[in-house]
Amino acid sequence: MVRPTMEDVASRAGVSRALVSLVMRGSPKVSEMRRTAVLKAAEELGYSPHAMARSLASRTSTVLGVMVSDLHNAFFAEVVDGIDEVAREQGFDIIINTGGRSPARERRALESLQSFRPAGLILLSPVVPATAISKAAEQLPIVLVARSSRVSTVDTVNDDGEQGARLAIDHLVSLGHKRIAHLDGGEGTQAGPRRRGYVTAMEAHGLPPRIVTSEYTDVAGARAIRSLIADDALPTAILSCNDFNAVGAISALEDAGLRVPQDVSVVGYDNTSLAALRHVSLTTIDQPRAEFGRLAAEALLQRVREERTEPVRHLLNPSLVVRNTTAPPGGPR
Amino acid sequence: MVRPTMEDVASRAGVSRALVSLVMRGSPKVSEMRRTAVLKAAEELGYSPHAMARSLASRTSTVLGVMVSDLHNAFFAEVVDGIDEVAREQGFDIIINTGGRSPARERRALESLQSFRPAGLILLSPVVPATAISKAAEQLPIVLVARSSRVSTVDTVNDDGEQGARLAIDHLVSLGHKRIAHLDGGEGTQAGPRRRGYVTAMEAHGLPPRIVTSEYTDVAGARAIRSLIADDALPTAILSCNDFNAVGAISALEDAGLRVPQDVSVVGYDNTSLAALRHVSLTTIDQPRAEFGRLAAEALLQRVREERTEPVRHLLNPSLVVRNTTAPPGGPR
DNA sequence: TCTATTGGTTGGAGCGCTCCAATGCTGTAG
DNA sequence: CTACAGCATTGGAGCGCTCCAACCAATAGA
Repeated sequence: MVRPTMEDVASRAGVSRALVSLVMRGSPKVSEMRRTAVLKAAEELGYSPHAMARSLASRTSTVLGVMVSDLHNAFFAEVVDGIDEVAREQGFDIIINTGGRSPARERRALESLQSFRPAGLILLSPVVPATAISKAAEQLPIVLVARSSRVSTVDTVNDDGEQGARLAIDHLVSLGHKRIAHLDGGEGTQAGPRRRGYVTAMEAHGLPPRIVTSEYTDVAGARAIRSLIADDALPTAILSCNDFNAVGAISALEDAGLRVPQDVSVVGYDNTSLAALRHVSLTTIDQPRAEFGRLAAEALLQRVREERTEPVRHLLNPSLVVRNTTAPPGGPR
Repeated sequence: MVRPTMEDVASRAGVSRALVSLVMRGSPKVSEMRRTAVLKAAEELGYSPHAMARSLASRTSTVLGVMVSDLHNAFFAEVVDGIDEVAREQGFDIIINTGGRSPARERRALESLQSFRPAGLILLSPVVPATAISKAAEQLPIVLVARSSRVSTVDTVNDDGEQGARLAIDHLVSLGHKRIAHLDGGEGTQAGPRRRGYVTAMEAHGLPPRIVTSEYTDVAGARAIRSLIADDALPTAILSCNDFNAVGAISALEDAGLRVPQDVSVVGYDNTSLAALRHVSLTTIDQPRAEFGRLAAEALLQRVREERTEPVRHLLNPSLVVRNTTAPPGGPR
């Protein structure tokens, strides 16, 4: 269980430690003869460089820290894919940590990540207070995904939630719907823009907005529908705050003997893998998740390389994915 | 962007660097006066210890590496929760890396994780060849989750897939089903035990097993059902290899005008969050995922502390979760 | 022949920390 | 008044590496 060091490799190859270091870093100023000798010795010993010692000595890091607020949400998996792609391309590694949706645990995750002195940090939809973020930003570059910030040292990548909601409403209106309710995400991240977009779009079409307070879960979606039914206020179409909420809504509608989309159309948000399941086949708003990750990584690396000091605010365009939960009111013609 | 060091804290508090080190490690042999002075100085400077320097100097690590083969699968999120719980309790941090389901990328993730010289590694359902694992196991303790191994330095945590399948079949048989098919997971991890358990259980009930080759996706589940229908060989109940497959199967059944569970019962496997959605409400087999994580972390920490050298093979009992996709043949009475 | 230049190689210092032996400082016993 | 615990505190060495200035041929130019 004792790992060989550079010194071991050096003595085995009959060269100095510094030369091994050069080989390991792929320096061109090493003769072919020595290089192969060193690589052979390293191979035989099963040597691999000690990343921490390296980063300590060089006072640089080739590690990007990624804090995922909720590992249970597949949304983030794709963002991580995008980050990983760009990071690897540019010779960086990523380490991930999770906040488990709790501010306290997230704070701990942040500290843990920072204790590795990564070159920078990408936070996916963090729930810690803004002050914690700006404090961390004094120590290293930070990029926020799916959360906005006014701090000038922090870059952000978001989807345009207003536009997404607008796309959904335009789609429903073009199908002929006039009574469209929004089941909103309350305090959740991105719930605000989506709600605003809904209101704006409705008003643009001369229709009265109707907001029902809800949450980002299927249980909440179902509850909201039941309360609409109880109030005898069921619209012909629903825009949910996310896919889970939409699925809950559909389920409650079906329980009440209503058919989707014949009696009520439903649109989700996020285009999770759930929405794509044939069994669900939910019309929803797609966000370019991998692109989020790529842009976040690129923004971070620009800061790391000190190529930029001005903050960047990416606002990506969502798109509408039409599946089988929307149809003209009264059913498909 | 320059972080304070122990030296900075020491001079600010008017003590030596070694004393600061003692305070940071919570040593009892520090006077209360100095302790508060040091903590105050650290707070003012925004100091936090450099994990890498610490681990380099102490030749120990308080980090556990976790390799998640597929971040998209929420299954692993809960396992990570379990790992995190135990690790934190015992003063360890975790860092996560993902293999993106590709052996090459997974190998890279493994190397990256190892370059931090963690105290040990937990691999969640790795797809790299066994040789890569046993090679890594020479360098540090390794625990495998949802994958078995014969290497004596490697501990494993698995669910008893045979028993899970048996539970499902017993349930279906007790409802009165006699013609029960299994949509199997092909080469996928854990597909073998599930298939074996299905065959054993069927034979135990004196029923002929019927295996349909499929995969761990909803598309494959739907395809398998269509082929059964085309062959006019539709049974009264289906045991799918996992929940996704089951949802695909249900969807294909409904497309064919059949009702679940009235005409055909369907059982999934894994009890993913998908299965719990009201809209799906799938009868399925639950694995104690958080328990997987806890046991894996405990096994690893035992190795780390050199409390044990014998391998441990945890085989956990799955359980049946009855929801709304199973009923007696001919529908609920 | 002597000096420059170039390409390859090396030892030493130091990154931020831990660990250890040594030191200073009480307070108590002899 | 000395001796000696016992405790709090400290300087120095060293973890595995990088970086830098210095060094050493070997070749090229004057």
